[in-house]
Amino acid sequence: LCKRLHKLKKVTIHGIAKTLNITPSTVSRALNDNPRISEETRRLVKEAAEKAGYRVNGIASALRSGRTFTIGVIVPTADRSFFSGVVRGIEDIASNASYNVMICQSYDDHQSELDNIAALLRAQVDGILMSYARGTTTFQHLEKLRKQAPLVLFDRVIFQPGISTVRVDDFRGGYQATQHLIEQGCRRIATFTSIHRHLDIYKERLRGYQEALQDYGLPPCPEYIHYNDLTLEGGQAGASFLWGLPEPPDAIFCASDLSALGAMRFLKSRCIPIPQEVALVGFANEPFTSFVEPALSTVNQHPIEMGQAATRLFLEQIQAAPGTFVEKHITLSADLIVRQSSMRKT
Amino acid sequence: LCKRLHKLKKVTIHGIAKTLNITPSTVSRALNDNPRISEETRRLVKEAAEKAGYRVNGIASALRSGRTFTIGVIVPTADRSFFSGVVRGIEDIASNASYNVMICQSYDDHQSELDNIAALLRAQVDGILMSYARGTTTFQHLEKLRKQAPLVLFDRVIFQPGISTVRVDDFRGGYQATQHLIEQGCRRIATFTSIHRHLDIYKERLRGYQEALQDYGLPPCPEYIHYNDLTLEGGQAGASFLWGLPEPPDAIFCASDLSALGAMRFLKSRCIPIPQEVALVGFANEPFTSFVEPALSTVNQHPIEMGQAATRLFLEQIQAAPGTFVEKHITLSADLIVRQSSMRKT
DNA sequence: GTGAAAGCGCTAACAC
DNA sequence: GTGTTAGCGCTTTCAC
Repeated sequence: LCKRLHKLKKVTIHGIAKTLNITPSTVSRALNDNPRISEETRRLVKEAAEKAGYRVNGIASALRSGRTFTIGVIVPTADRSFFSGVVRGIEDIASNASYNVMICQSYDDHQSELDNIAALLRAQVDGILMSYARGTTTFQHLEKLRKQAPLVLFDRVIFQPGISTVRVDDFRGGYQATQHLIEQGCRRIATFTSIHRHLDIYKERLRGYQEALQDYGLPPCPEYIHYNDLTLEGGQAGASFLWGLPEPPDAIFCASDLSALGAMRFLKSRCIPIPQEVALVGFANEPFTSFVEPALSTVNQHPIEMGQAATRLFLEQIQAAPGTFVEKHITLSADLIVRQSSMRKT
Repeated sequence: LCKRLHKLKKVTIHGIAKTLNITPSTVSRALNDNPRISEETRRLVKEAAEKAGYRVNGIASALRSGRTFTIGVIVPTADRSFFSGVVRGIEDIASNASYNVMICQSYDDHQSELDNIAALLRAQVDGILMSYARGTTTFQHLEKLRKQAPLVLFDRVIFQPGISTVRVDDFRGGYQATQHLIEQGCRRIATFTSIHRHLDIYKERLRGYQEALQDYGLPPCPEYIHYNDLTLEGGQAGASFLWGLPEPPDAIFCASDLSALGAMRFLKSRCIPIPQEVALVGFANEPFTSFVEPALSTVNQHPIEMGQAATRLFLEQIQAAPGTFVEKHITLSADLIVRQSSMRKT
């Protein structure tokens, strides 16, 4: 009954070497397309390997060569459209360079982030691409990390020597969104921004909002800046607050799509027509933004390009001379997508 | 300029052994909490390791011990609420058993699935949990795979000796949804099901629908069964087709939330009130189902529990005697969530 | 163009 | 309780 089916044959280069009466070194070279191997031997070896069902033991080769051909990726969560897009971009470039990708999620928790980093280092990944957790407010661990493995930060980045970054131009995103609302005739423009004030991405979106108002000569109104957690509930609460003001806004630039949806709900419950009375713009281009009614204007952050760029930076880093740090900073454009929720003019 | 900062100290058990004037084996044992090590030595070793910033080289230990403490996971896509829930469940149980999780996405493509499997095997994962790609229609590769590593299938499963599975009771899900619609007074109930007819999950949901109709004495109507790709567009097209019939339905059980949303759009565009004229039920409990208006009734597939169960099955398998195959099949209940889109009675 | 030999860092069987 | 020894499977000098 209990036949030892478990311990499979286990084909190694030794075995293949034996069948062909050559040495393991030759087999290894042939399989790795070492130029010093004759066409004939290469063919023979590859044939034999194929027939025997040989599959290189990545662990062994990694131990010996010091390279695992694996990239570690840490994202807050993989089920947000933005981050899953980034991952897609990473996988795209990585697999073309024959790298594997190991995805970890921090769930926006700092301790998880530390655990993930430790796990990836234990696995000896060749580099780490990450967007740090919301719960992360100090950055010594990244300073340490960058000395242990090539590190590229994306979206949520800090600027430190030796760390390359890719981010989107959140400032311009915020600016464009606000400018668009102004151009649609809105004059009392509110904004939702994050209570997690340490995150640059939100600071920048807010700054874009403020600068657009200023450029168009609209007076800033502190009460129109609502700090919330940018969830659906946060957006509802924010709208509820704004409509408790003596003079409610005629537009909201929401630093997240979900909070925009929350605002939309509140407005619908009050039968306030969108965009006629209030125009809305979200941020991130989550899929649901095109499903809701009215379809939500939002800002595209080009996640796939971001993942691709981050991976290319990693590849540049490891191809650089040992000891050299390639430090580059890329800013992608953020593009406004105009949909019904903000179209007051036709 | 080009200081060789790259080649970090590299702390190994050898180094620690030297500082303490003991052997690497002792260090290894101390770090792994081997009971034969004295409290004193253990403390000393751990202190020294901590101070030196030692971190075990997972690759080396994996090569020697034959265990990587890594579980490979293959999902069609990580950005669907259902699959990300499953992954969460997997990570939960896995990390408690000090396993790492390596997530791969097949993007529903068969070749990607094969590539992912190869990559995971190369990485010598201790087991693989997967939901196969929509593009997968033959299963020899799984038959082969299960001989190379413990394999647990979830959601999209096949039944083959030696492969454990976890799925949700799609039949009951379909049955309950349909039954609920009947009880709400609907009599002409249509359904959307997948054009990918080889997938059991959809077959079962359809079967549940059919059996409920039969049990309540409602005549089956072939035209009310609409095969589409279950996307938003598919749902719109499906509804469009149904409302071209001489007698349109008064309810639709949609085998996916997105297709239900498509139907909702169509109905709204025709100003057909939901649920008064037409009741809708979706499937999967995607987050947006609670956002849309009216909120969409749907079926909860308990993704987290599914991931947990799959991981537990994997753990059971590897704790079993070598050569023994633990083959278990778990079916989780699918629970109807009733929301406004199907509430015709109060 | 191929072989011989060493060793990546760790663990585990066997001594004592 | 600790040391000794061997080797996981592979790559990579260094020979010739």
